[in-house]
Amino acid sequence: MGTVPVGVGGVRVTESSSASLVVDDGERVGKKGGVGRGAPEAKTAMALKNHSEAERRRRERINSHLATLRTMVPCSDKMDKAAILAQVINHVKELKSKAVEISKGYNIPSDTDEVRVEAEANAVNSGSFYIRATLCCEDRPELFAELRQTLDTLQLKLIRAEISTLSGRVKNILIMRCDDNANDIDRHIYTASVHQALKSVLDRVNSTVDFYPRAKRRRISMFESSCSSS
Amino acid sequence: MGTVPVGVGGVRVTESSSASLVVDDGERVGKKGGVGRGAPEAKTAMALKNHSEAERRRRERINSHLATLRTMVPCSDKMDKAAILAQVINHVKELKSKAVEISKGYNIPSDTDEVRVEAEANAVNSGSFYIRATLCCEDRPELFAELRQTLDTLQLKLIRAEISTLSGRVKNILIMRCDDNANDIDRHIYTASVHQALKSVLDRVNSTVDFYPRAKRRRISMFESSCSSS
DNA sequence: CAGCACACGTGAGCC
DNA sequence: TGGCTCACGTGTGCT
Repeated sequence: MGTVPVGVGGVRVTESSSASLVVDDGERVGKKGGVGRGAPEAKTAMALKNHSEAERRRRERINSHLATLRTMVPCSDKMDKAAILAQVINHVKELKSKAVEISKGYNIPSDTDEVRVEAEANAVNSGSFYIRATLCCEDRPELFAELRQTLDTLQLKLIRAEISTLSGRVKNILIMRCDDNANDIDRHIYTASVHQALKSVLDRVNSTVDFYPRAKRRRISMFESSCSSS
Repeated sequence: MGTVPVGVGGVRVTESSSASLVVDDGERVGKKGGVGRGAPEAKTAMALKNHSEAERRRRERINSHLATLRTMVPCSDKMDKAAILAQVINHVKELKSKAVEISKGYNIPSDTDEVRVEAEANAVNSGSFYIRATLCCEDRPELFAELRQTLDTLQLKLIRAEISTLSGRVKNILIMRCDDNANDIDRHIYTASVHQALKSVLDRVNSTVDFYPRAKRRRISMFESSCSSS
């Protein structure tokens, strides 16, 4: 047969506007019964078949992903599609909130880049003072060496470093001492240049990180659900 | 053919294969114009209309959840449905692996209940020995008091407790001393009774936890993706 | 049979 | 043009 077995398929009319019911410009109606010029019919029939098969594959892709999600999310046996998706949404939210909760109190690298430099409040009032710097970015093996080198050229002595990594991200917290004779203004200038230096380190990381598989310049935070479209 | 440009609303005619185009066994064709035995036609028409509207609502539910997911997952603008779902799957996996990664080294309460009791290996070879007990379950305000009371009746002295909570779950790690004169057999018996006592505490928690909103006796682990069907 | 959920084939529109 | 996605209305089966 031409097309599908078409159960009840026949003509369907949804009530509505008006007219148009009878239009049929004659040629399209051919179907298999008609003779007409044989070629085009077979073609459109094939096209239609391809179409429905493609659509079928598409549906299978979507449904297989849905099936996967069903297994990943709190046991949802016999839930309809919408319920599964709702459950997935809640699950993702819960995972995120757990992540942020765990991170409280620990210095866990976040998913957003961060450069922070601050002069320590309790700096001794002598020729030297302390700076606390934070750099959070994609992890790279040579990053810490590069960081030390950068700080060396700024004549900063690394006192203590707290480094944590998570899923390819790294967060460095660096306590450093500057031994220059420095008045208040110098300290601000110093702080600013340290900030700038770290920012350029970050930029270098972000310009080369594309060579690595997990390259995602802009990633969504575990904590935020912002989605900058544009 | 009939299918005028008509956006969505208007008359829709699905070309049928053979037959049915012209068949119309009279009664079925009625439309609104027909008189005949008016009732059944209008009824099925209404049913059909309801059906398609319900289906539309269903689609809207699913699609709105999909839209929500799109905003929660790493920026997926202009991805098709299947791609969004695939992305969600990866995102959930990543969140889970991050969670398990973070938890390494810390005593974070897991999503599965746990009772563990062990005699400390480095127990002094005297009349007293140490027991390390772990209880992980849903959190309840009075849990710790109840725990202490339970241990008191077992004549266990609490030496140290490490308690961590996360998203309504709690994990207690208790180091306790038993001052009874005890040979090896007594220790095993003791350990077993402590285990049993803690299990009954857990059972009590699980039997009353339903009064609390976040009651979920069986929850899927952040770490495991097992889904016991049945 | 109403109500619901799903799979299907198809028309429209977009590269 | 053909391949693709999406929304739609509908057939079907389950409760």
